[in-house]
Amino acid sequence: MAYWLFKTEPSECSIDDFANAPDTPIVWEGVRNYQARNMLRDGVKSGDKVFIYHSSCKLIGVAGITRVVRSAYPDPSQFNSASIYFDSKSSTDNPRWIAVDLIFERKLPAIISLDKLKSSAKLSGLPVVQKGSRLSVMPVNEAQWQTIMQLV
DNA sequence: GCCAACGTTGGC
DNA sequence: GCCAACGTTGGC
Repeated sequence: MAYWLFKTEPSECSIDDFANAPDTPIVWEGVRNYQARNMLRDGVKSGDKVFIYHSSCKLIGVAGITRVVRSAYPDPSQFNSASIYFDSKSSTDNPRWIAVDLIFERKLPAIISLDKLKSSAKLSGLPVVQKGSRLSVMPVNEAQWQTIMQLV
């Protein structure tokens, strides 16, 4: 089992969307960055645990934990011309983008703020604390996961 | 809303 | 395959 951190704007999808329907998987769609796509495709497996990180909002930071219940499959939104994630250059024969399904595990009692994450030297290798990093799907190693859990 | 940092596109 | 121009991300 591996650990990950996924970024999301809570106005699009927040930890509360998971918490409000704890038995319903949510399709993690709309990843349109190749580096992040490759990790969804090659790395993210069923059973893995995922920190949900809220970005571009008032309370930036790690908000909760979800679990992967379905690993890589073609992101359906890329074929939906009504979706903002539609990609005319993608085809069902050769899909370009990947989705996974996540299910609620737990909400943290308080958001672990970006400031708090930055204040831990042990997390300096985590892309999310690095200036200018735009990676929206990133691996979290065991030590980093434990470090973050101790910040709860 | 600003803007720095970054990723992608496309002309050459 | 270079790189300028452009569009996007995301903290502030």
